[in-house]
Amino acid sequence: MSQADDYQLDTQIGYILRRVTQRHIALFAQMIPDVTTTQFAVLARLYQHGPLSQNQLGRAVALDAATIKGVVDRLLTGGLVQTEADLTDRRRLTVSLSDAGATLFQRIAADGLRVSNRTLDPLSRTEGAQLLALLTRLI
Amino acid sequence: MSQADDYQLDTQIGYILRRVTQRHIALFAQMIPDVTTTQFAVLARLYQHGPLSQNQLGRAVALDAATIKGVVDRLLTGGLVQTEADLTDRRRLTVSLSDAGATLFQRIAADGLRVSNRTLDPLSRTEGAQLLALLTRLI
DNA sequence: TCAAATTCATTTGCATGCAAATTAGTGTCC
DNA sequence: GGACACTAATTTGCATGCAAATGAATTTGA
Repeated sequence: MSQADDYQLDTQIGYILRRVTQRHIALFAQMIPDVTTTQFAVLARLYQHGPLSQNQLGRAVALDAATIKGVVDRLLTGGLVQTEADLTDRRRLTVSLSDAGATLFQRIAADGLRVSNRTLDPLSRTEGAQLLALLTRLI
Repeated sequence: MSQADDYQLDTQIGYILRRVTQRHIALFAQMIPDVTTTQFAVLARLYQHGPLSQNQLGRAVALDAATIKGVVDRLLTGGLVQTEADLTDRRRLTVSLSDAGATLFQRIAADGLRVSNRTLDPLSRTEGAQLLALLTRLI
């Protein structure tokens, strides 16, 4: 009768979060094949905020320095962002949307909202708002 | 005035899910350094269900065949699970908890529940239950 | 029965993610 | 001014995750 028998995986917040995220990412990939969810977040932040240093950009999308570097590199390869040296601080690498990146984001932004709605589809509008409010308090 | 200006990253379900998951995994790693969240899920399922073929195990924890193979390999290296050939179906690889794996899970299962509680700490008990109920409908 | 479909496990390739260490540049404070 | 702390970016190593392809074994259906 140890504690181990009490552990119910299927009702643990971590496991449920992973499975909901799985479904969300699958919907996203289906509706927006151009970029990944993470790349989309970076494009959205740059579109919203304008140019940022690479590390600032990472913090603005909750990715550590190692991860944001990889994401920026792949966006560079895809021609969606561009980088330039910062003249006032030679450590910094300024990242900004390219014309292609801005055009792409304008084209798919509405689809991004559609993915969010599809993810929340099983819930009513009120329930969806409740869920977002509760989740936000867990960040 | 394009749709792109309406896109608010910080209130999108996908972005919020990622950030909540980040916090949960950080709490888990801090409180249970022995294994990852995914490895813990596998141990929990094997403890609960008993031996499973590798692919069955993957489905039982929502991991595809490629991913569960890597997880099982690492648990094997750590001596927490063992594998044996299935005599009735020679394609199958049966995975089961080792004694060390069962002992470890019995030792840390209560901590797993504690991590879940810590993750939900900002919410009242009622709110936490509401959140789980809503999230579960999104799987 | 036996060909086709399915399943199991594996492998490769790609994209996140984080920890830790390193190098280079900037800021602080005595 | 110079030691010291801090920040930016990079690199390495490790662990998920999924898609797609492959080969072997099993099941299905005409």
